Amino acid sequence: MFQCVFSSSVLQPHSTSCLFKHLFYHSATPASQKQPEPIYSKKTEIQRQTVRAHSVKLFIFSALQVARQLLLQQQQQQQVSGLKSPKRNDKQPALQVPVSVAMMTPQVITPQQMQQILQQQVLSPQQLQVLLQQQQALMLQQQLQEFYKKQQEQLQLQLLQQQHAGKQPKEQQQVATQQLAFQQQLLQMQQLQQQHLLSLQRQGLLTIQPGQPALPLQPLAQGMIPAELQQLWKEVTSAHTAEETTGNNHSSLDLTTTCVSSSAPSKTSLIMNPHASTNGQLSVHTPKRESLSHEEHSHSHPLYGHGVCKWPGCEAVCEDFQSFLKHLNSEHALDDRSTAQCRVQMQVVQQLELQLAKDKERLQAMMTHLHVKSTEPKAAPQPLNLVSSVTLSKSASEASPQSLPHTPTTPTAPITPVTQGPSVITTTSMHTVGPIRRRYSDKYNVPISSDIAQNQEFYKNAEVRPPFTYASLIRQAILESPEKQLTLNEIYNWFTRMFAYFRRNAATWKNAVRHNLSLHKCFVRVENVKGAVWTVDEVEFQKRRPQKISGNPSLIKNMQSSHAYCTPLNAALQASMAENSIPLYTTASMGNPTLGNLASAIREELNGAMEHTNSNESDSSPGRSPMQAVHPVHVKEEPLDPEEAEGPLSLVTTANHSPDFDHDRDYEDEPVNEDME
DNA sequence: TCCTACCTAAACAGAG
DNA sequence: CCTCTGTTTAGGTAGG
Repeated sequence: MFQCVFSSSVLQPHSTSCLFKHLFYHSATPASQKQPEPIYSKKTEIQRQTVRAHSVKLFIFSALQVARQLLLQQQQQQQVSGLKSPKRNDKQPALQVPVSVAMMTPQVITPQQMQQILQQQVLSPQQLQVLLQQQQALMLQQQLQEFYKKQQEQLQLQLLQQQHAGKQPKEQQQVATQQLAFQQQLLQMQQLQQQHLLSLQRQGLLTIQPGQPALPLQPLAQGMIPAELQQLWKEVTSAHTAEETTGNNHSSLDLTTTCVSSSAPSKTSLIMNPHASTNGQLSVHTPKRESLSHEEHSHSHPLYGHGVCKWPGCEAVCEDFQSFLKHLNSEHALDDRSTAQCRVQMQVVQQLELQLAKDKERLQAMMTHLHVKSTEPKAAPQPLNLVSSVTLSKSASEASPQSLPHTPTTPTAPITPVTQGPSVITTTSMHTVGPIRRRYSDKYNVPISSDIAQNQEFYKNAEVRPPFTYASLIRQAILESPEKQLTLNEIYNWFTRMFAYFRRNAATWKNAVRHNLSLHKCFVRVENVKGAVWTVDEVEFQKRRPQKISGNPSLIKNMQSSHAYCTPLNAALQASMAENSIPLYTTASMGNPTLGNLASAIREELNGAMEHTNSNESDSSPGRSPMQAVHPVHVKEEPLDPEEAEGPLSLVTTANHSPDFDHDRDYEDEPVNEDME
């Protein structure tokens, strides 16, 4: 008889009353209560919203049917009582007062009022019919359109949000704010929906008892619904599938059909429903859902946007969604390359998640730490001691290390409870002290700045040797300075400030620093009024170690011509991509300069995926974590525990605030190797 | 095996 | 005399 169009429903009410009950169930019962899965997802929320919107539409539709039945009853009674009705085609615009009032007032007439009018027989059946239809139009235009509009807005927002969610990490903040806004909007929408249902109830549409017997409805040949309304009804009735037309009471409920044509309802039903399945099968999806999904695909496919394929490194132009699909299936089919790229993307996502977790933990630790710290009395401030301010945020000091504002509280040891002394971390790092043979600066002009920026907390707190040569570090220190020049002591300070590793064995590494400064031509000593400062001759630095990257001359050119300092990560990524004959990632997908170790992860992954072995990456293995790749120092002698490498904060934050770390002198002239064995 | 890059150690010198 | 700074040499490791 009646097929419920809800995708989740298999109930087939045998009458309008049953349908009412059924519809009421769908309308009044939150979809979430009917769905067993407790997990909240945006996808299911979209579906819920769609279903609920549809249910409301159907409910209005059904309520109007009841009103029509009342009208027909009245009509029949009038005909039986011999009351002559005027011409049926008479659609005189001059309506009576109640109609005008109804037209002028934004409020629709409640069924109670309507019935009252009917009972009082103030109007002729034709007028009543016109009135009813206009009421329908009003109601639909005011409620459905508004509701639908908002629904679509919300869905758009959802899709937009979903689209952004899969994008670049540097948009994470935007996404977060969008999520917030979206959730607020979602709440508003849910409230709106509830208000809508409530208003329907107040208007009496929901108070109509569905238990009353279904009355046979006579098709109405006259009284065309306005075009606008028809369009709305199309949306509403298109939910019905063509299968409905096979029902034996098909014409009783299909208002659109009866309004358009009383003779061939099934045909018009097909006409009115362009989404009706051609094979006669029941479509479990509402057309709105289908169009939505199509829209969803065409507008917010994660791999398609602005007419461009967003497959990493592709950027192929696709005029429409169909061509994009073709392109996707042809160019990005399941092959080695796609698999490798997919794995890279997985690494990216994993890394982002990892980073997010780390940052969350870091934030929590910071907040906890600062909260306690604020109540802790401070003593012995040393505002001029740069080195003692290692606990400061490096982001500030990095941009302008010498203009770093020092609060009186910073030099003191953090209040974070020191659960474990330095010995804990040195049990590992002690064994790591020694010659370092693999450094990322040895290849590709590695992302030293981004790596340091990314892992600054790690380097600051963990006694892990940075995977860079002394020359690279010295250069980095100098370039980070505002005037691109540093005295030797300032270089020392940078080392100790940035790296916990260089807070011991000072004589050793300082000697190395001096040695490097003197040895390499790229470091230029400039006599100053106060003494001498060291600068970097970038040309000499690039010349110093010609990049030997096989297989891609353009890359070599790129590496040597580009400013490695500005785009180290890009260089590393480009090197990786070029080495593996993989198109470069788009600037959007690789533009985040903070993902220092991501480059290593990608390179590593690609090396593994493409089986392009590089001798410098001999320790690469599929199972290795990116962080380990960033710190290969420990690989040979004693590999870091992955957890320690991945989550340095929890372990490290507390481990390196040894009492002798607050003053320069404490680690400057520390006896070498006294604790090495 | 050789070369190169890098690290470490150390000697040395000059300035403050 | 000591420390800091800067230079130079030597020995070693590791990778290409």
